[in-house]
Amino acid sequence: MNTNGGRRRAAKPPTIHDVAREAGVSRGTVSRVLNGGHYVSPAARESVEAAISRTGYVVNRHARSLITGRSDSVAFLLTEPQERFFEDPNFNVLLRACTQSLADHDIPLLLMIAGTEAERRRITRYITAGHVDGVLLVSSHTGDPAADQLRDAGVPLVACGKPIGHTGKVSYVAADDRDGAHDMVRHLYASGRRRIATITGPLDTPGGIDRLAGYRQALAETGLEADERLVATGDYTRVGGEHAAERLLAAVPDMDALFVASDLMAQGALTALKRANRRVPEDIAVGGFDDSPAALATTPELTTIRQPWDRIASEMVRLLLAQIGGADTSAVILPTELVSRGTV
Amino acid sequence: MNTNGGRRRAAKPPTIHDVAREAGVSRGTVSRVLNGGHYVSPAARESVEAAISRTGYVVNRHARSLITGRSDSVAFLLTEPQERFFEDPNFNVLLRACTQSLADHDIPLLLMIAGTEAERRRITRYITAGHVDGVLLVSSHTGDPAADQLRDAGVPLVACGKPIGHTGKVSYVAADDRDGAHDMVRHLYASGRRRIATITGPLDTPGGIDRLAGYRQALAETGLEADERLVATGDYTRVGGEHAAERLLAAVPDMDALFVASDLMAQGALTALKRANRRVPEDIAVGGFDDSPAALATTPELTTIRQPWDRIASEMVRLLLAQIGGADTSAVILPTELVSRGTV
DNA sequence: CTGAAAGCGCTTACAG
DNA sequence: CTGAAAGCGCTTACAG
Repeated sequence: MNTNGGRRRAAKPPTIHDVAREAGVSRGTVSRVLNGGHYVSPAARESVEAAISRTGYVVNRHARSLITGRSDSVAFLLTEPQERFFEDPNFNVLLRACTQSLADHDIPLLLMIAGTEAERRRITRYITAGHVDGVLLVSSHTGDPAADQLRDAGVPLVACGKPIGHTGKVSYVAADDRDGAHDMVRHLYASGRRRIATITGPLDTPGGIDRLAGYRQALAETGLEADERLVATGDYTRVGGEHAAERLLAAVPDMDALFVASDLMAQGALTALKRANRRVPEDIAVGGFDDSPAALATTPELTTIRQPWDRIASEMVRLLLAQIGGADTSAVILPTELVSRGTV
Repeated sequence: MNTNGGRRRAAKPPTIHDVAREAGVSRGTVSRVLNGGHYVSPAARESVEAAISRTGYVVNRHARSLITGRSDSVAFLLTEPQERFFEDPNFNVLLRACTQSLADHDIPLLLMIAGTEAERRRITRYITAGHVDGVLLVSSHTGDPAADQLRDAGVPLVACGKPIGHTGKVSYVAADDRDGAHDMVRHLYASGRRRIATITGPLDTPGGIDRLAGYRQALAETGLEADERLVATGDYTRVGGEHAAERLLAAVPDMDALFVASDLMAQGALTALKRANRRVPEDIAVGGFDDSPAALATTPELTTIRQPWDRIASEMVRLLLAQIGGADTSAVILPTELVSRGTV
């Protein structure tokens, strides 16, 4: 029977003091078993653990944070215009994977979205005030001041994707963009195609630059002509892909393959190709990049390059926790994998 | 010059004590201007504010939380199997809108995803230990024990969508499912269709139940025959919609309209219709529900019922903050809107 | 290995 | 309106 009459939290949760009394030890001893159990006798540890489970004790993080100066939480900071977050399933996948990886360490993820300059300032201020121990940063474009500001403030930071212009100063985890693009173009070549066009990402993003480099490298290796009309620049959006495909259709009507630097753009490109009555893959082969949910939404399903999102997330978390623990900045490049479906 | 030699945070951030010294007042006075400014003279307030901006002081939330017993943060708890979160853009939209609404109140959102029973237990324990002030709950299926557990623990809670079996005990915000479905079916009728089928959501979800009810009501009003073969049950996934459409095609080949209880399922249904060589909207009209990004990914684009996600989010936040402040549970039903595009 | 004590940075009655 | 003081729940040297 609830006798304290409150509608809110039932009773005050037990404190370390309650546990100490139950276990017949001092609060210091309880704290020691809580924090690794060093310098604690087996007997003491045992009775403390029994007392903890009897009382249902859970540490008060605020008290702990006040003294340790750490928050035991991490921010997932997205500095992208809101449309992209809505549209691109990659964010979804990465966010979920990071949440899960952190949960494995019992660390909550604070989601922060800086879609505007004002929001970015507010959030940067919040973070540099020490409310989180570190930041997982997701923003592909160059010229984003968040990375610099946070780094200058000494905030542990790991970016997703190589932060252009900050290499060596900011830790990051990325898929091997160049290698993945290269593999796809070789795959298109192996399927017999000889007029291979590409739709790139924005050329101020690592995915834009490096996937184009992989495309060019494969062309050079195979001895295909590097016709600049075969290259159209996209913006990672579906309609951007659609428009870029239309431009290519007009400029190089004889193209027989198309490597698109993201699945979402590939989805748009497929729409344009269909409208132009090009059959895929009979008349033109199409290869994407990401293996995002968008790759399964097309007809036929998209042949693409898989980015290992789960590993990207877990490596980001690993690097961040290491950095919080004092480790230096570093970078991890993860291999990609070609996923063969219906468009090549 | 950085003389403290640390690689981490530059210097110790200023405390309330520093501000008090700068302003020439006591720490209590600083705290009072921080907390609403009651019982503070204009002069004192002014010098405190000047000192705050001079020192760049930001309150230490852990110290504050330790004493107030509040965390000044809110959890966004998703108890859905991971596939749905990946696939359904609605989660994306709602999550972002909630993050934004909370940011307006300067409250960080903790993202928690309970895909498994073990995760649910861990998260429930964390939440009931008082690490967040309240919970925004997203889980449509009945039989989810999270809502009951949190409510029993006295945790302020607002669900997205009517929590079946908990009505009246759990606050919630929802779109008017029945009304929206009704409008769409009337719209299909108005376009001249007379054999109107439907693909429902799971019948243990409010969207499954209420949208079907709206469909039936519209059929009754228009005097159309309520043929049970016109009703197929889906599961809110794309392939689920595809399979349901195939079943309908086989059972009622003469159907000339299809109301699908989610855009994602409608996307799948469109695939099935196309394979069956039914032209949309010429041979068969299709109406969706949600106005999610999926509605723009189809050809032609999907005529659908818009759920007002921004308002849903802001109402959820408003209700939750009220409840944290001591208000009673309550429910908000928001109107929907028909968005006419290419499939009707 | 263990206890007693100081102190993290704040808020909040309590006197004035 | 304002200051001095207690105390939130924990961790961590410091003695033993």
